[in-house]
Amino acid sequence: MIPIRGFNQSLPMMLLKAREAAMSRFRPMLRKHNLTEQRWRVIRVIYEHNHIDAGELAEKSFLLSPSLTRILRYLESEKIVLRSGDIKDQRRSVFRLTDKGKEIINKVAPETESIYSDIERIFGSKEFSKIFNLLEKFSCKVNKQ
Amino acid sequence: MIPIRGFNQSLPMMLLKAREAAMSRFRPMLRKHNLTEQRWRVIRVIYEHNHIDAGELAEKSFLLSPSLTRILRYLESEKIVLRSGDIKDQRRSVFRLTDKGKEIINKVAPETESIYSDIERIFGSKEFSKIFNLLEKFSCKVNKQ
DNA sequence: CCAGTATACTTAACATGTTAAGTTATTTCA
DNA sequence: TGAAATAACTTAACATGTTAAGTATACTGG
Repeated sequence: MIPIRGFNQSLPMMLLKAREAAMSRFRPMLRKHNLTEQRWRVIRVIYEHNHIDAGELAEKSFLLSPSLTRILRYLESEKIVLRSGDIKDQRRSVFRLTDKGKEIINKVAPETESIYSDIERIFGSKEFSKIFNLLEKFSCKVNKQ
Repeated sequence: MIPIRGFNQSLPMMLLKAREAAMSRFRPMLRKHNLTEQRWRVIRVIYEHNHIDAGELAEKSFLLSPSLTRILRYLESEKIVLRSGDIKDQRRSVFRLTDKGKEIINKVAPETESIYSDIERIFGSKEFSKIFNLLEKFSCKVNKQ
């Protein structure tokens, strides 16, 4: 009967729970706008960059390319983003927001900010920045390669 | 042109990255044993409890019941877990590990502990317990209801 | 005792996660 | 220059996440 580290002592589990605690506050709102967390990430990143190719988009939105392919297909079909080919490198696709995409930003961004503020207030902004810095260090150090 | 909180300042993103940094160290090992992260969570929880019903299993393994249903179907088909009905309440199913399931524990648990120790050493055990405590607080406070 | 409600799953449907393999366009370098 | 290696996706296949609806059993109040 091997003793196993209990789940309450597993850091990956704690990270999952913390993330779920936060995301459960965003999801219902996003859902009202027909957005998933991932779709919203993609829209945000395109907005921040104005135009961006799929590779960089995957990196910045922290999505694997097969997921991104599907999400972009959806966002294109809904005319939220526009795809155009890169002239210099025909392998690349470049994406930008349509007017509809920009409208979504205008509607959704304030709501996410408000929820974000709630979380910061509930947890305490001092603790908030502490956990933030620790998480950053953790990602840097623990990441392989 | 609304200014949006950058991704580098988004706590949910930081939590995701930190978790990914950790999990990328476990996944290749689990894969060699034909396990996913979630299958391993389920096996661990059943082991800890000896026998457990699906409801409690979902809670402890932090899986939604539709996912759990599918995972248990797989683990049953591989004869890693055994399902039996609860006599007092015919709605419930009770699960326990088979000998094959226990063998998996014996093989995999030491490997996960070793990876876990690596992470703790790389990050520093002092920082480790700090982040741990902060995450716990965060989950408690931010969780709705 | 029984109609109404609640509980414990299971199914369904769609979206994303994960790995491997495929396709087309660019680079590299012999 | 042209075959081989790379790069930038896309497809495929299977697993899980997420919400809503379905099914069977247990409970509860009148």
